Amino acid sequence: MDFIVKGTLDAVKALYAAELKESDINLQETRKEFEGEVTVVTFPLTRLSKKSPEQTGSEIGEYLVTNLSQVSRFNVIKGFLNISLTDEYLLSAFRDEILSSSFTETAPNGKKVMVEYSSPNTNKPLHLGHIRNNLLGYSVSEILAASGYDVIKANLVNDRGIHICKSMLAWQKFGNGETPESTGLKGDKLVGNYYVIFDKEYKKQIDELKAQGQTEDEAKKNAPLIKEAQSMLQKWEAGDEEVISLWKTMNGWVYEGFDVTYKKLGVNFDKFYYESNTYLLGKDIIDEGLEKGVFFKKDDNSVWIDLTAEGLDEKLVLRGDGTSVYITQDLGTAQLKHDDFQMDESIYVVGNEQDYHFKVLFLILEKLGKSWAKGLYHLSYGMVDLPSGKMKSREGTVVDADDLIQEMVDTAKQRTEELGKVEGFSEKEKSKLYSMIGMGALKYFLLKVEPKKRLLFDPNESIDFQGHTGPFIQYTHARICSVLGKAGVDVYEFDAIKTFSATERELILALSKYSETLQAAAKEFSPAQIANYVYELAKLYNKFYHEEPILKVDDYQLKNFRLALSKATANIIKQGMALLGIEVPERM
RNA sequence: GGACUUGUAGCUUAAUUGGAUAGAGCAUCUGACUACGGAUCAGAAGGUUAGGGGUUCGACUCCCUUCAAGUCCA
Repeated sequence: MDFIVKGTLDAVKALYAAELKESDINLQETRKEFEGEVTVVTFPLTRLSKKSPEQTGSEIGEYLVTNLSQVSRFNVIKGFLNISLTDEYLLSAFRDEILSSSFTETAPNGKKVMVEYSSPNTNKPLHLGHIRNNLLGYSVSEILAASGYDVIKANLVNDRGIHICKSMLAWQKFGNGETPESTGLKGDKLVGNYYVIFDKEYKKQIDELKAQGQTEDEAKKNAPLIKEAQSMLQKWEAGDEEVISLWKTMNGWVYEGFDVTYKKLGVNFDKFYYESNTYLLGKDIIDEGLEKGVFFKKDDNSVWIDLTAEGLDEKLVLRGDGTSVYITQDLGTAQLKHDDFQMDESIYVVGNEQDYHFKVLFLILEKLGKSWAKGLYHLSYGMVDLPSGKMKSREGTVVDADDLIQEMVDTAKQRTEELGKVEGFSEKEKSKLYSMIGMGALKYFLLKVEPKKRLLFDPNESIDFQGHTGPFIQYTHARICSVLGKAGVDVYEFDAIKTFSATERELILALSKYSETLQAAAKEFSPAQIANYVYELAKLYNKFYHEEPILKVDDYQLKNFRLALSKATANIIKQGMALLGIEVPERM
């Protein structure tokens, strides 16, 4: 609706001799109870007109009607100027823009962005929290790509450290040579089991030591198992052949397992980084910071940065013994990523428990004078909690990713069979459909909520397939495909159509908002905006479908017009859902 | 101790970034041409936007404060 903004700017200039910026014009959708499509909020303009809101609105309205061919009428209620667009304009927008094949395409904007997401630990299987992360990261990547960016999807795998050694040690001690092949278990599940076993045995030892009179803290430090794990980590760092070989084997199992889950989730990556390669990075940045005077040394030789001026604390960036902390390697990795790709922006999809960490990380890079630091962004999302509280791998209170996916697919199967909708489907088509619907329900459920909100998931309450859901939108698409198939035409002629119903008008208007919605979602890294838009569109189509006959109308041109509306809607639904990583079926 | 985030109908959530009578879905109740696909549509009911104060033409949105939930920093 650029022309309304421009027209209003011209009106203000002509009537009140004032120069405003585009951002000063407050446009919104006209509420359903009033006539019109677009509304200009004129309260802020009364300052320039020195007249009442009503009078100001009328004057601008008059100006727009006489000067813009797209505007037919207006009405003013308080400080709201409601503008009606002409049928001719809407029709031409529909015909020339919405129906053109380039409508959903965006020209490249010449910018490169990296989206880092998933970033799993290789000592346990993925759970519901990881699913949220993966879906978010994937969807944001798709949204950015669709809005013109060159996107690099990156995965920084946490493949080393004490937690990995715990699984390795437990397997060595209690594993009896078990492998994914010998047990039939997925590799990540097998390794995860040993992580749990370690914890159990470790706790036993702690209890024994406490029984012998040690305090909790002492016992935690002195338990033989933890000491063994620590020495294993040292051996790993020293490059001990036997340890490295075991590490490679077990990580290999985990990767095979992850691949299966990633495939089911439909996510993928262009670039993998491994912490085993990056954990030593960052020390030269420490030197750089000391030279520039950004960091300072304390008496014990540890290196710090003072962020109290920014309202934060003093932050340790290197230990006194010269070993790294998390932020050390993250500084190094950020530099490495930038050296590799020279991207303009870099998005980290990481849970909100690390808000502080990223605030500090970005601030440090800025203080170091990195020109690219302003392009860094932490896409922070809320934790997924269960009714019982937080998910904890070690305690087995997690919703396993593979189990949940399977459940969703099973439910989809059951629902579909109950409705008797799969006559004439081959077995292969059926299983494809069930996973499409099951995953559609799950993905939509997780993505329709703003990322930063925390998510409460009750495993006992199944995810809906009706109402504001993925399957509702998928159903709408299938329904449209059915109509289009029966029509038996693929070129739609409707030149004689000059007007249309209120619902058809709403539908055209909704379709026309696709690209502005996409840009807004890209700007705010928010799949939820796409999800809500596609839902509104599908809802509107169903209303239209019930109100207006399509195939049953005799008028050839009217039928074609409605078919074209249907076709365009199906197209946008498909595109929009693809941005969420959700496929839509032609029959269901 | 300090900092950050969240709080909207019984439940899940939206509100064009300060705009009109806070909009949907689930669940509940009522209805839809003998269904162009009923996983749909139309309608009813459900709200002191956690509480209190302030800023202004106007506040779910901004400021102060209290409460609740969660997280982080050494």
